[in-house]
Amino acid sequence: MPKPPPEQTGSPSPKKADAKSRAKKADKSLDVRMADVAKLAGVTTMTVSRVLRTPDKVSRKTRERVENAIRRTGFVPNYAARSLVSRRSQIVVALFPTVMNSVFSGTIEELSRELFASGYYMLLGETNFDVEVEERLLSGFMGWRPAAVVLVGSAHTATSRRLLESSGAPVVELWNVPERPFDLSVGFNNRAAAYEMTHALHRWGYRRIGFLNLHYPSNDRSIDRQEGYRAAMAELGIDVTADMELTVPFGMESGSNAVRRFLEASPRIDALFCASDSLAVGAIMGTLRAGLRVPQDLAIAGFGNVELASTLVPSLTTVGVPRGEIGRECARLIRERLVGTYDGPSVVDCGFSIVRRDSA
Amino acid sequence: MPKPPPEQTGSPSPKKADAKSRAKKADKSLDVRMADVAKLAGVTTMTVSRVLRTPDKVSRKTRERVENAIRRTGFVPNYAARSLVSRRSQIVVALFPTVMNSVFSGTIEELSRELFASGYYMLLGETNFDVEVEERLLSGFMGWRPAAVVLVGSAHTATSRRLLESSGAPVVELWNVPERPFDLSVGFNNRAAAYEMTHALHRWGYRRIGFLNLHYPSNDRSIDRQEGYRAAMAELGIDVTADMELTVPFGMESGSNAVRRFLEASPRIDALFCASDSLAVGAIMGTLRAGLRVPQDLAIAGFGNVELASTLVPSLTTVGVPRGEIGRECARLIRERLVGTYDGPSVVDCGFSIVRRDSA
DNA sequence: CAAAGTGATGTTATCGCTAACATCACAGAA
DNA sequence: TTCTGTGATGTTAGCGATAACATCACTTTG
Repeated sequence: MPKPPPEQTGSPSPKKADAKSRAKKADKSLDVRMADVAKLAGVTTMTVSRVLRTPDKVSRKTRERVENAIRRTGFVPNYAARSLVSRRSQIVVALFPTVMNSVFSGTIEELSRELFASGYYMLLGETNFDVEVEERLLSGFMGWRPAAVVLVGSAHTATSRRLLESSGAPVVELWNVPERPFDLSVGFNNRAAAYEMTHALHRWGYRRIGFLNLHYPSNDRSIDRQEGYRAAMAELGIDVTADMELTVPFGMESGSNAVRRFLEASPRIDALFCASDSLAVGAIMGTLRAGLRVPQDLAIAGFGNVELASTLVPSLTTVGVPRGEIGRECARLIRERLVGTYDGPSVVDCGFSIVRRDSA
Repeated sequence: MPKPPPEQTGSPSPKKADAKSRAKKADKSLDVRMADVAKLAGVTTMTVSRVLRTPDKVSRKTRERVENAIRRTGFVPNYAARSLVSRRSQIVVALFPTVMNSVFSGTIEELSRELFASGYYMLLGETNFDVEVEERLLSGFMGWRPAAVVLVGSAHTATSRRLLESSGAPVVELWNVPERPFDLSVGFNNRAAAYEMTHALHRWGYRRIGFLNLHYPSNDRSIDRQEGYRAAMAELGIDVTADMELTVPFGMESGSNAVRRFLEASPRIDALFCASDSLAVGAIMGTLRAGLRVPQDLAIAGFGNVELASTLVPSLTTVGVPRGEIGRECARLIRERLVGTYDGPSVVDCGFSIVRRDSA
């Protein structure tokens, strides 16, 4: 839990930047209170509060007077006060591994849009694929007494779990479909997706299919994907030798470097299935840079279906993941759970698709 | 301003999802209050508060007792209450055009990391390059009485400006270096960057240099870039004919489509400078797909230096933008301004660089 | 026509914390 | 010794909103 920001030392000597641009500080500040609006409209704060939250409980005439007063004063209700007294904040905490990946940012975008439209605000944190960081963020963010918490994956520290439990807020785990979810879950079956893609590659004529995986200690998704790959290979009766699997860090450059190792091996693999599109794009580029052709010399498949996948030359064969839908579904679950009407299953499977393009 | 979320109807009939996974709701909830900690430690809440915020004002012995009590109870202070009474929240509002672009997400990542480390929490919103959306988000977010507001660009509606003024919070505009900033600003000179890149292309031997711009009504950055391009071309004595400039929506596919128009024209341009890396990557792919070579048949330059730029084959010549640094500087300015020690200029220019690679 | 219901508004008491001031014990100075 | 300063802790009074209940003027109903 981070320390609170330091005290604001009201330094008496005028600062350069102060003099220059903070003249505005002089005027009203955003401190119109509900009481001011109420006085202007000739009612009590309770009536103003009702106009804002349950307008149909206020008579038309009064409502209009109050709305006018709100407009004239530029009043914006203080959410801190609202959260405090109502004992539930409008904040949803969302912790993602990274925002620098359009796979996640697509979900983030939809999620934040939907939440905002429903009157919630999203506090975003980045875990860097590290459950320890997740715990640290969580213990800070819980100070807002969030209305709900959104996480990616099912791997969390014991402390995180305790915090989540004790908060009583709905918790949505994204991006996979766990057997025994912590609370709610929205995602797709990573194992099945990898299994299907492996089979598809085989169907398209590839035999020595390699697998390039992401290495992160607490990433259950990549473990699932590896399992799916291995299961399919076993079923197909193809031996997965040591030089057919590799585990590397995240990023395109990482994929580009990794593919060289596969290209040098012999007998060479004829297809490489990468656990993320970033790796796959890197792998394609690495292959081209080595003077080889994709897919003729090496076929490559990815996972995620990022925007680039369809634009790239050669375009990328990949697993399509419903990232926008995951965000929207997540927002819907939260909304419904919070108003108490949610009655569906705790795990929502949004499915996936095999998108065949030029690279395999 | 969005309506607050609807009331929580305490439905008495047990729900499916409830029974299944909300048993935990039964236990404590996160409602250890400071008073509980205080009682356990045998002090008043004031002492607990001091241990949390100004530990050196508490004797060692007491402090240890209190810290123990905090640990044992799992107490997490309620930030809503804290904000309310201290009249300044630990929330920083940040509105970005989109998170789906690694140019911005790099800044977002650094910004949120730095802010969290300093005890602030970042509320993220997406404006979609639209000042009206920005205004709507802003008027909602101001309810948190943010400690600071971060925006991209200098174009804002009158209502937004009024809101910002009246909040009294520091406002940081990112991504350009305005003549007359609203308050603070961190970025680089878009006009100069485009100017330099145009000159660089000329220096590298290209003559008929086209310009592919982003079209968004309220995007001052793209206007600056266009000006820089035109100024350089004028200086170089090269006529910019109508078929050398194009303005298109955001995205790779958009760039890929746009480049076809340039390729069909005759006489053809020999270089295309794109106002964003997304457009440039799209343009490269479009060119390759048309069976032409980059840079032999058409050289292409971008703007942003995203991760992909260096991995791509051919790698992308582009304007390097210090996105991480912008985020860090922004956090620093906010921090220093809030503790009252900031004394620097209101505009911080982080510079840019011309990154030459294979595409031009 | 009295009793009970209904809709619109007001009153009161917090929510959990912290600012500002008050208190108290004890140290060193006069 | 008495005074005063200093450091550690406590007391009091809200911050700005809302929940829960109270009130009051009108209907409606038997």
